[in-house]
Amino acid sequence: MESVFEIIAEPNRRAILSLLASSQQSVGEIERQLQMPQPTVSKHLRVLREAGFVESTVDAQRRLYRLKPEPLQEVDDWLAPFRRFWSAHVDALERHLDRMDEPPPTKGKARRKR
Amino acid sequence: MESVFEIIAEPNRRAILSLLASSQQSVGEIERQLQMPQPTVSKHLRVLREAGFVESTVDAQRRLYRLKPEPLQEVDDWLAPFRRFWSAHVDALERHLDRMDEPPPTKGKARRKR
DNA sequence: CCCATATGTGCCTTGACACGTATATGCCTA
DNA sequence: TAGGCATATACGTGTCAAGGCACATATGGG
Repeated sequence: MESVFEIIAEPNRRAILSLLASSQQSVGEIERQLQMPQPTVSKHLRVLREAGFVESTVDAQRRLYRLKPEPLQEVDDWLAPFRRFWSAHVDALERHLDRMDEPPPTKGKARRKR
Repeated sequence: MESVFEIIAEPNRRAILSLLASSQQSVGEIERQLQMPQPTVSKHLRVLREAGFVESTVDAQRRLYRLKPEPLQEVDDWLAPFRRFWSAHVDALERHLDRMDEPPPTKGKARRKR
């Protein structure tokens, strides 16, 4: 369970993250909105917390969980090399087709044009 | 193994996809570059193929695998609601806007807090 | 045909993880 | 301080997927 990809592979965890994308929520609110047992919610929140996806603050007996974006940003970064495959830019597509038979995987950084 | 997220949760599969992002490869080339046993490569390719991540063409005894972007685009779409959490960073924002060719009615960037 | 090369598949074992149930911990109010 | 609500955790269980190994299949060349 090290990688961020394994974390978001779980449907319930993705549902929790989507919920928290709109606003912070308490455990009970998550439990009610997603209709899953409270221990399940707590366990998934623990995983998400230890992986840095969420953080919590104490509000009396409640704990309010809110999103932390860094791990998801990591996923976003991993997607970067693939985006040119569905980019609307025709020249980007042509650039892709150009490289289809070039063996050496150039390890260049992301360059911005424009 | 239905969802695209479970597919890319596997490190070897992500490695294969990254390889194919640069250019199409035969099974043997993947095996050699990633240093994993051939049955492992074939099994992962089968999973990727059935999930629509790759497709193959026959070249004599070889099979050339190439990327199909749709499932990864699905991941990209899922990330959309979260991007506003890190789009405040200017450089990331610019990189992000770089791919914003399609005009969804939200013209300006929303930087609201809840 | 026989064989080497290239790739796919079946079986088995192992380990990880998600879930349910029960229980523990902590805080608030009367 | 008792009792109840909110959340966390421990334990046992079942499922499922990844890896190793052997083998099957297909192609091409001598």
